[in-house]
Amino acid sequence: MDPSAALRERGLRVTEPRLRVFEAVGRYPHADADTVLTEVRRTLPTVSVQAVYDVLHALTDAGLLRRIEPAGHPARYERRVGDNHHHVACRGCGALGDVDCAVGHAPCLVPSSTSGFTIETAEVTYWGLCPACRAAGTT
Amino acid sequence: MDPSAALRERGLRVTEPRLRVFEAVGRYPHADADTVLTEVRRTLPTVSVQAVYDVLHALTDAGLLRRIEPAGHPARYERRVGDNHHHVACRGCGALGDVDCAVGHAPCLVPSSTSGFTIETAEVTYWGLCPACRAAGTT
DNA sequence: CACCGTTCCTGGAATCATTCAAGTAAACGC
DNA sequence: GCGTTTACTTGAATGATTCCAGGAACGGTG
Repeated sequence: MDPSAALRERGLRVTEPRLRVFEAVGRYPHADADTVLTEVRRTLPTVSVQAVYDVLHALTDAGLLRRIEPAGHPARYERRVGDNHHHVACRGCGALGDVDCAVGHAPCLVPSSTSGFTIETAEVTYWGLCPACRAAGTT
Repeated sequence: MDPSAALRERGLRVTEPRLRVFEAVGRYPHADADTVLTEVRRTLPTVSVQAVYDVLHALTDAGLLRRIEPAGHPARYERRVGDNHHHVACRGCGALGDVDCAVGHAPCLVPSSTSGFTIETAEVTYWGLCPACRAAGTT
């Protein structure tokens, strides 16, 4: 999908920073704001911190990016949207991996009592160790 | 369970701040650090911010409290530990509710591919609206 | 029950990710 | 091209949490 077209499609103006941010997240899946900033500045050294945060929000609101916030770590962004997949987070280094949900509507995702809340989405985060941290013995 | 005994049991010294913090979390389930601080200061006006954070960490490490970090909100603490229950978070106000897991080991909680990660726990967060926010029309 | 090492608490400052504010600049439709 | 709208820039602020150094309390021991 053409990034420019994707932006226009959602009524977003096509700007250099937006294209670069979108592309950077594509190249670095699960990148945090700082990684995106650094990456974008490689080819567009003048972008401001706020521009990046701004763009990330705009793209997230437009449904082009998905925001992930693992407890205790800065927010990450990914381009894989629209499918029902979840994440594994490493207790050691915070690395993130994708996990496809084997069963779309597992029993556990239809809670028994909801305390009166209207439920819209279920979000699953698995916690464990990535191969690198396991090898390093980070128990 | 006697709080003092619980503390001693885990090799923690019994101090006034610890008892008050523990008790405050019991009275305000899903309280954040600030709420605990305010509440403890009602009866112990001199406690410092750091003492509260310190105690919350110590109790969490000792397994007496569980720390919950809903995306976009300060960390919360609860005394209900050891059982496999999850949470509903309100998109509007951030209120939290408990959700018992209908099926302890649902298929969805045993992911198909794990990107090489060793998985230890699965954490489920439901997002929706609490009764109050629904009534207020916070769409 | 006084002693002492360990553990804890206090006050103040620092950190990190993120956001706010105000002005300037660039994108799109005509 | 021209104006309106939206986006970006610079600079500073915010909020949750943590670091640091010194002083105080706990509680096992003699």
